[in-house]
Order: sequence, then C-alpha cells, then structure tokens
Amino acid sequence: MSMIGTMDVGEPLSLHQRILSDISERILSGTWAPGHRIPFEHELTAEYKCSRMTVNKALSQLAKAGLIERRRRTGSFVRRPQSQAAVLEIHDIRIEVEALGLPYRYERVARHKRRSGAEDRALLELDSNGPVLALECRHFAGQRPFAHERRLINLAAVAEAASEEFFAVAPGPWLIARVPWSAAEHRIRAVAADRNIAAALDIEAGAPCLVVERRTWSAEHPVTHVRFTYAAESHTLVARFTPSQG
Amino acid sequence: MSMIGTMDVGEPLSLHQRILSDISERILSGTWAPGHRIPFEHELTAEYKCSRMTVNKALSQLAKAGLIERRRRTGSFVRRPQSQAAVLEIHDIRIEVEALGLPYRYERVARHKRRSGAEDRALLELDSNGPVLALECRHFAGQRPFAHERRLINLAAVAEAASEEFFAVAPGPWLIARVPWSAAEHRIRAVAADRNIAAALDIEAGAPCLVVERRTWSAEHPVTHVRFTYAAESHTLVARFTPSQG
DNA sequence: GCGGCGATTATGTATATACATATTGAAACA
DNA sequence: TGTTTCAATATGTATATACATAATCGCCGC
Repeated sequence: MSMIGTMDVGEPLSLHQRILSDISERILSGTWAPGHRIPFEHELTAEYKCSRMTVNKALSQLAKAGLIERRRRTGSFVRRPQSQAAVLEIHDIRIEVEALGLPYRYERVARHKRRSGAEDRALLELDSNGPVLALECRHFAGQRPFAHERRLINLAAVAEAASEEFFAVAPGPWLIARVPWSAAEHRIRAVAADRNIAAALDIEAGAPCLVVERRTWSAEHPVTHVRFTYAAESHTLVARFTPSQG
Repeated sequence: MSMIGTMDVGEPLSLHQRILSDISERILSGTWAPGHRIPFEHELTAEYKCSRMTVNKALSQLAKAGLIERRRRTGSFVRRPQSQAAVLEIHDIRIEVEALGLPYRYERVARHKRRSGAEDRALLELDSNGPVLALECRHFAGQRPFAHERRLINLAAVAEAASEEFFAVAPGPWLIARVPWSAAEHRIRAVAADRNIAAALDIEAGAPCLVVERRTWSAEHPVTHVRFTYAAESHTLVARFTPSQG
C-alpha cells in the first residue's frame, strides 16, 4: 500500500495543485536533483489515483514554468535554471510615494512638441522623423523632490497626447489609461547627477542617482521613452522570484 | 526584439494556442479595452468550433497571466495591469563579463567563518546565531575590476561551504550548483562608493555605484545574502516585459 | 556488423461528459 | 419592505477516451 492516505488537513487544495506543489517541493528541496527523471505520467496517475489528464496538466505547467523538461518517449526530467529571473515590479510613482506615507505632488516643468531629431529617434527606436512630445516633470514626496522624469511620446502612436498639457495629470498614468502596452524594456543603472538633475532633485552635482529608463511598445509601435532619475537615498527597486506554482 | 501579434503563418499552431494568442492580441491591440467582457466559454466554443475544455484551458492561462479576470456566473473581463512587472534576468557575472567580450577573472579577497552577529542575522533574516561564512571577492573584466562581492552564507543551510576555500570558484556558481533556491529577493539601488569599495573597484570615493543585493532561500531556510557593487559606467541591468502568451 | 523499418512507449492535444462551486437575480415569504 | 431561499448560470475541476507525434529499441535482412 502506498502513501495515498494523506487526508487534507486544512485548506482544500485541488488535486492538480497538490501534484504541482508536491513535485516542485521535491525539486526545490533537492530530493530530485537536476537531471533526475521524475515518475512517468502513468506512475503518478497510480500514486495520486487520478486520471492522466490531471497529471498531464500539472506536469505541463511545471514544464512551462521551466522547472522540468519533458521528452517524448523518455520521460520528464528536472531542469537546472539557466539564469535567475526575477519579477521586477514597477509601480506608478504616486503609489510609491504614498506607500512611504508622504503626500505626493506632481509638477510639469517643460513641454515641447517637435519633429523628432536623431536623438529622439534613437531613444524611441523610431524609423521616421514623425512628431514627438518631449516632457520634463518632477515628482515630489512631501516637500522634497523624489524623482525627475524626462519623457518622449511618439505622437504618431498617441495622437491625443498632442492636445494634453499634462499640467494636472502625469504622463505615466495618462498613457497607461489610454494605451495598452504590449512590451516594455527597462534599463537600470547608477549615474552621477549632472547640474540639471542636481538642481531638479535638490542634491549636489555628482551625487549618485538611480536611473530607470523604460521604453514601451504597443502592438509593434514605439509609444514612449521615459527616464526616471531618483536621488540615491530616496529609492530602492525590489524584485522577487518565487518559482511558479501560481 | 520579438513581439506578440506577429502572425506566424506556416507553423502549425495548436488550437489552444491559437485561441490564446487571438485573445491576447485583441486585448493588447485595444480592441477589447480593460473592463470589457470577453465572450463566454460557450460562445468561444462556437466561434472556434471546439470543446469547452479547450477554451477553458486557454482562458485559465490568460487569467493566470493576469491579462483577464474570471468571475463565476458573470464572465471573464479584461484586466488593467496594476503595476508593470518586468522580468529581470540576473546572470552569473562571468557570463556578463564574457558577453562584453572581455576576459573574466575572479579573486577571493577575504574569508571568515564566524558565529553570526546581529548584522549578519539581519542581512540573512536568520533567527538563531548559527555559524556563517563571510566572503569578500572581486570580479574582473580584463584588467579592470568589474564588481565587488560581499557575501554571507548560512552554514546551517549549506554545511559543505565551511570546507570550501573559494579560491578557484566564485561562491555564486558554487552555490547554484549545490543549493536549489526556491525564492530570491533583489534590492537595487544607487550608492556613493565608500573608501573600501572605491579601492576595490579602482574608482574615486563618492563615485556613483549600482548595488544589487540578493537574498536567497531554499525551502524556507535562508541560504545566502550577497551584495554586488558595480561602478556606474560598467553595468546596466535590463528587464523586459512581454505579456505571457507562453 | 550495420542500416533501415516497424513496434512500442511517453508525451501532446482534443473531445464529451459529469459534477462542484460561487454568484446573481428573482421568486417566495415574513 | 426587507430578508430568505432557490434556481439559473458561468466557471472550476476531474474523468475516460481517442488519436497524433516523436523517440527509442530491437528485429531483420543484407
């Protein structure tokens, strides 16, 4: 008689999820090392007394999550992750400031509409020299400047932006509400504050800053490029990784 | 970069995947705006002339990916993402250096075994005052220092580390090969180089640096805490987001 | 030996079916 | 009018079944 008798002591997990967490537990705890062949579907079917479909669903999910690799005719094997991947959450600045318990304030510093120059096209990864909107803003946490924002919006992709002054609403939330983004790329680095940034953030020139640049596409079209600069003390990005398992 | 929505004519998509990409396409293109109720399973069943199970599998996957929200009795709705989430890939430093086309070199600076102090316990999120291994290393790209590493290893979780000198192999890959990690947390920020870091990275004190701190757990036990410090010019983190779609 | 060719086997995908569960809306009732 | 109850409905989960596909093994003939 095998080990089936484990009565659900607590929350009612679906069978499918129990199989899933059982197996990932065994993998993550090292009981099944990388390369180890995990039981065949029909064996798990016997172990959990369920149909192959249920086992298959769980194993397929583990495969999609990258924990195991499935090979026809030979079975499923524990994979070693190639590179650590972590989920970086990037919230709206207002949310971040309010999470600190400080009052948020937004300020539009400058706004220019222009035909895109070489630099604009490089930043947006734009082909044509269509019109862009260039914005400069500041975000405050209480009295202190929290972040400086420098943004380009591709007016070919978001025509409505041309008639928005961005006095009251920050371009980030404005865009999010209007343009569904399909892809984004972030670049994160440290820089020394130049005179412009130093003045905007009320810090000394040369002080370390965290820069987050984001490029966003919507259905293949470049939408916006934005560079946020934070004074070093004011901001930490957090990224977490926990393997799949819903 | 590869984007969704690119119609791959030619390869045989499974029905399940066709439904999946059809729907995410309609969501991401804005055809179905946030809040929009997408067709009921039985309607999609008719549209794609397939069983409810197939439709259900696709919709469940979209729900797990966060693109839609499913509510019993009322239907499935297009969700607005609350926060942008991006996948941050964190490679081994050797890989990063070699990707730059530069020769990689590793140097162990210091190694101390000790009973964990208050600071160690805070960094590792450790309860007891068990033994830890403290390491300091440098990673070189060509002639120049590329990163400074300061690491704590919880010897209660990884006893073998006590007998490893880490002269030849860097602790990162050594751990990866031995300890399956089940969770990790990254904190990214900018700092000014202190005297120690400045000397280690051969930069001036006060120069901006990018700091990546990572805490790793294996099956609930803290394994290691590591702080990588990069000179500002030398390193940029890249994070991408492309909505699910398997 | 050695190369090709089925048979076997494990996974991949899809189907029809069944029942569980949560939620809504309306009917029944106090 | 307010509350309780109940049936309708959409999703959640599981089953048995079927056939497709890919990879491996072993047999066979040369």
